[in-house]
Amino acid sequence: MLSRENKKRQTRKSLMDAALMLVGKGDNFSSISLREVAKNAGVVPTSFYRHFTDMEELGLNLVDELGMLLRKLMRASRQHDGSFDGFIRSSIDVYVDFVIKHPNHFYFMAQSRTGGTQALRNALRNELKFFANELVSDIRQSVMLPNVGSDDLDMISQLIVSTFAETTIDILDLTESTQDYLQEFVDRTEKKLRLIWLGAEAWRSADKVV
Amino acid sequence: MLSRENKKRQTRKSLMDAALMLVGKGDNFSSISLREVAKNAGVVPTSFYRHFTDMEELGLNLVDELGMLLRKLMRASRQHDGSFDGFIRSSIDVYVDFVIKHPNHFYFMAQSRTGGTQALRNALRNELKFFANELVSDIRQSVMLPNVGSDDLDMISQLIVSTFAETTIDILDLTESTQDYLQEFVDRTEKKLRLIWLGAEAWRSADKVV
DNA sequence: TGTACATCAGTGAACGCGCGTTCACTGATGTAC
DNA sequence: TGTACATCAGTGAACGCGCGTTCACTGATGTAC
Repeated sequence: MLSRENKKRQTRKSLMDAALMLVGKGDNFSSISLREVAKNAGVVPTSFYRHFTDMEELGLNLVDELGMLLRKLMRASRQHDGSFDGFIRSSIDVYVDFVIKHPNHFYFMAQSRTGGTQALRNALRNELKFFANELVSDIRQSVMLPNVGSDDLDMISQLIVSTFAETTIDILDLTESTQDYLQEFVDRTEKKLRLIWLGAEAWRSADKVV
Repeated sequence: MLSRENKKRQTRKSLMDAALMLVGKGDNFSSISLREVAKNAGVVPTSFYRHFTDMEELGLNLVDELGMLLRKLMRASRQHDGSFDGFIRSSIDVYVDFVIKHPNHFYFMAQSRTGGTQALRNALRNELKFFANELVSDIRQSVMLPNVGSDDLDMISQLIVSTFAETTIDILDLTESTQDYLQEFVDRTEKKLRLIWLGAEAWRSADKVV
């Protein structure tokens, strides 16, 4: 027998999973109804209110869940061989694997980052900002780019993170296609990141601050 | 007196404008109702069907309209001073001006590119691909990057275009904020593009094809 | 130019449906003694 | 351990509302002669 508290947590999870499932099915989060979510969670619509005040609050909780996934992703990305080329290649592979393994969360991220409510957009922006900051300290620790100032390192990390973020919807769409264009796409993304890295190595800021 | 045909075209425009207005107001295109669009266009809901079979078809027509805007944008971007630094700076300024001048179209682009139906996403992908191809021939004509092969020039143009596309929702959100973080953001975007350009100049493909 | 008819963009009533939200409720789980 | 009461996650009926879509219509514009 589950405790009351555990059962509640479980229902809450079912509601969030139901919403994600509908997003993965092709619906836009912003047009998913509370009733549909409740139905797919196997619960009566009024139960929804025991867990969230409305769909936006559920969405913000999905952002938190996504944040935890991104932290796991970060940890996985760090297991590379030290060279930057190896870093790039393995980062992309890890990212693609992650997106494919959690398609619903990443559909949600891709669509809500530009199409969610103001609050959702901001929450997702913060997650990606956090991610970029982690990347900054990774690069610092690796002693790569020793001549780049803090502000510029921020800028470079943001560029890298947003280049990854950009690929998300393409990865998901390519996964659904029958043909295997995905490998081609991954190779091209690798080139883009190598090019950015070349730029970063050549970079000298006008107003350098270390 | 307007001809019947002209009146029809005008109503059609009203419907598309009403949808865009609702998008600009903060609604997601995917959750806007046909009835709301008709109401805002000053027309009875059933009239909608004289022009579009459903909201998706209206959306696809908005993509076409956006495509025309992007072509105007491209023409405007070409009026630069020849140096690449000048090109970058003026491109960004022109882009920002354009987004601010047509916020509703660009909200629509930003949100539907990742959150629209499959058909809408594909239509928008094609518009951006076209844009990137135009950029390729601009770079070719300018005789910049003479050592970069065709495939790689495609890749570089895509990277540049998607870096612009990424900025869209931020430009729009920053425009709505009272404080002026926009200039800061534009400066940072300029740096990102200069860095990409440095990378492009340093780029040597493993499998170069000219 | 005038008349008679055809076209068709826009109308308005009607439909069944799913929506978000309210409310009083039930009955299993938790707590106090 | 057993009993009596409190808590509260989930229920089910009900509400008014906006939805997409159908249908027969109207009346101004267009066309043929």
